[in-house]
Amino acid sequence: MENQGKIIVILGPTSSGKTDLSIKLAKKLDGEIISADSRQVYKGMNIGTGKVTKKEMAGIPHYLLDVANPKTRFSVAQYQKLALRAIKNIQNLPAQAGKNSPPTNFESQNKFGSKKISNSKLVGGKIPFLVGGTGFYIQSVADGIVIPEVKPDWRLRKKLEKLTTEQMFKKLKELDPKRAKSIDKHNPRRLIRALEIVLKSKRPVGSLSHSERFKTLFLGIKKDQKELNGLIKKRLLKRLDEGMINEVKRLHKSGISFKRLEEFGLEYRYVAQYLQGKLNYNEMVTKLEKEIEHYAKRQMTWFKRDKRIHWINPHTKKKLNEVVKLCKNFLIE
RNA sequence: GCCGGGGUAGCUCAGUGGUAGAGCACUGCUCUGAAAAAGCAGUGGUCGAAGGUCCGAUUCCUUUCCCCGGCA
Repeated sequence: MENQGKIIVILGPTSSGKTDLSIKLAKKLDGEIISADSRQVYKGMNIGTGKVTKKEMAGIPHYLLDVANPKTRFSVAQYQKLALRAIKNIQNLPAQAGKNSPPTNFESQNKFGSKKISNSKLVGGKIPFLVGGTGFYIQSVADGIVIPEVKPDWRLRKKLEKLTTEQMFKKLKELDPKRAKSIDKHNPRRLIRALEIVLKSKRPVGSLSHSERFKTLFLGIKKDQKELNGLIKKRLLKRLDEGMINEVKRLHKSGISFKRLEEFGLEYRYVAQYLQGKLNYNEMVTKLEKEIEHYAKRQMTWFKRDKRIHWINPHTKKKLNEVVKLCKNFLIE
């Protein structure tokens, strides 16, 4: 596959300092930032997702923030499409498709908002930084995984949800024995999607193909688990202080059901439970702290297996300079 | 001091005359349009202590220590 240019990925567990590092590097290396976070894509979800503020952006354009309404479901496939488009714009390469239809998704503006795409068209030739903690989203872009075309059909999914996982698995085995072989037969999400693909496309789920589209430098921020847990707690308390609970209240008032809020997980799930009286305040805070720790570990499990990642911990000026050098070398070669 | 209830995995607790389990925590893992989601697996206990009965006690008996209620 043709080389589509270079991108730099910054990843790491929650609270590890990705945002801060990405802005520093983007400034030094003339880059722009694409968020790779499955929750920061939603409008109005700011404090709970730790979205960068306009001020923190320090003039660096950010993409893929606030591109979706929390009432609707966003997904990797949409993310992949928008992120690839954003990369092209940052690099100032001609877009392949939809060149004439400016993505209105990028237009949103609030105090957390992202830069309009039209600006970067004029600038161009910059380095795209893909920054975030959602491994799957990063993979979809950096490895260019080919996601089956079949769109989610929520009516079908709801119907399939009534089956037990055993029944789902049995059905999949009949319709697509190959996929059934590799699938986690206890996982309803995976089973439902696999069935959805087969039922809608009338074809088996193809084997996963990826093709590296970009020359990519992977930087991973690594923190000692104890230190990270400390950072997690600190940041959780800060978020509460900044009005996280009101943010969730506001979202609920704007018409987002508690059920939907709980689907988002972490902050939104447990604050929603608190607001419904399912938890008291202390229970909410301790539960949330623990759940965020778990989440960070899950993120690391995902990242650990990727041997391309350069693990860094740029907590001093000297270390930061080393990282800058690493990036420069990558960009030169 | 007396009367109850209890001491079993890091925590909360279940259980049995044949050397023990659950949930949570902890550890490892999976990931094909929900991924902060959804799943999987594993480690872990001289069953408070000492005696006794018994082929065999964590389980029954005695003593003892500790905790929690009530009465004084």
